[in-house]
Amino acid sequence: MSEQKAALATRPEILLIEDDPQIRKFLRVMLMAEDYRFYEATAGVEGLAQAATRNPDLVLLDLGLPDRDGVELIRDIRKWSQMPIVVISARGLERDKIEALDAGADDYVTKPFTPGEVSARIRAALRRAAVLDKNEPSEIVNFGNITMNLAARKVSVGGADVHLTPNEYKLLLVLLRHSGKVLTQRQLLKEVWGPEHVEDREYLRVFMSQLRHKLEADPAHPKYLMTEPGIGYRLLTEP
Amino acid sequence: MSEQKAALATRPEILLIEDDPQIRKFLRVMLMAEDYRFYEATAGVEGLAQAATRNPDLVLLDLGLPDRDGVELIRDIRKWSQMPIVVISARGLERDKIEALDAGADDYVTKPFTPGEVSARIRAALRRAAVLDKNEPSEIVNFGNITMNLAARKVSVGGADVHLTPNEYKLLLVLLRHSGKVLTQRQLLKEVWGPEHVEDREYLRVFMSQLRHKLEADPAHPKYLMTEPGIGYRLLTEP
DNA sequence: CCAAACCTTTACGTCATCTTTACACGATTC
DNA sequence: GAATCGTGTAAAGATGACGTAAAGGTTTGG
Repeated sequence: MSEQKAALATRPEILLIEDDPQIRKFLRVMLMAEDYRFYEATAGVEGLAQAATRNPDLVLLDLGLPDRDGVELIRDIRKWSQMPIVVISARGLERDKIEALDAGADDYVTKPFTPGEVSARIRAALRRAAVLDKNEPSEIVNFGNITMNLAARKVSVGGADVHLTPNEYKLLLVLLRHSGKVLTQRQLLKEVWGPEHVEDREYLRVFMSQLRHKLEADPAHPKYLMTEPGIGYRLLTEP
Repeated sequence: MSEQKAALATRPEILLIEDDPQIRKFLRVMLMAEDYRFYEATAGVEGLAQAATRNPDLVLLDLGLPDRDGVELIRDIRKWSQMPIVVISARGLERDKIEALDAGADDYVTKPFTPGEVSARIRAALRRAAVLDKNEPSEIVNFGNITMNLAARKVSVGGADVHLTPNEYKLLLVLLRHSGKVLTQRQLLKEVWGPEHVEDREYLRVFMSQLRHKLEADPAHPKYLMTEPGIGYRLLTEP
């Protein structure tokens, strides 16, 4: 996919954004041991500039920067790039973690951490990015008696065409792209309605209900569109 | 991998922090017999300095130091490193054990102990650390006939899907992330229910019971979800 | 400019999960 | 052995989440 370099074929390039000299040194040793190419930034603005100009394969970002909010920086990068961002943070608070991940970070490591742990996360993020770049979703998907023609944007149940509204279709598509996986309500809301509506959980209730009535034989006892109470929803494409 | 030494491939390096000359000698003999490389510190400050500069594979720490800050020392190390810390304690009081484990110790041995016992704990801790460093947070974990698919947030026993409620899953996940290690009740409560519920130990009883009934073949005689009376719980992923 | 389609919002019955309590049991202490 | 403590289990009650229908609002297209 486009600007992404062949992250795993050659030596991946990593941008390290970290202000604390000691931790920077620690991470530098780790990156060298793993044979990555990398360059460093010690502040947010500099980091953003480097990310934009040098287009690294991955960004390793410490949230506790002095000059600007790390989460803000993630959002800035996400405006124009999907490059993997692995976050390092002193604080392990759930709130911070969720904020960073919602902003678009790929993974989150809290101090204290081992070099092995950080490098494992980096490898995993690079691998995911490489897979994403290769995978094109197939044009026609079947599950049960439901057929989705992605190219034509058409859905049918047992051969009969079913009309889905734009948001209904979008929601189903997001679920399909991650079929089998639980998607949190926030993830779904962000994908379908945009980041400004991640709190509006009623939307999901209403639209999941509508989808079930259009797709499921017995909407009250769904076979495909499953609820994960307290978490979110998942699409089962095989019994 | 990284600066972490290949703890099991070569001879692991151990830092021994112990003030009592007699016990020091005893442990020294044990370490030599087991063919570890090691160096010694006789006080807390010295121990911390050595841990920082020489980066051992494991710290063997006597809590009864003269500067009397063993637990404090554990906390200091944990600020920047996950290196395994095995604690030796003269007093077998539960309070002391819990305090040390809460501070981040990996295991504890109480006097009187045999050389075999101590070296077994050391071996176990080193093995866990090696596994942690190698394993990228893998998406699928197996132990016994239990399978956890972390990406999909799915658990199955002997191939059959098992439904876990949000808190049940969270609890199991925390145990898994530290599998083999004793986790104190406070640690578990803090991770799953938040810091404001570290005293509500009934939650753990109820939820551990529920988990066992869903995962164990014989809930009354668990093979994986083990109780550590007076301390907490631990998840065994290997017999 | 109207009508249709769609989205947003509200209300309410139902259900899953969490919380709390009570009690049985084994281990430990006195 | 009696009393105490920590634990395991079941079950009741409280809480909050979910599913659904239906009533405005807004956008779109003719």
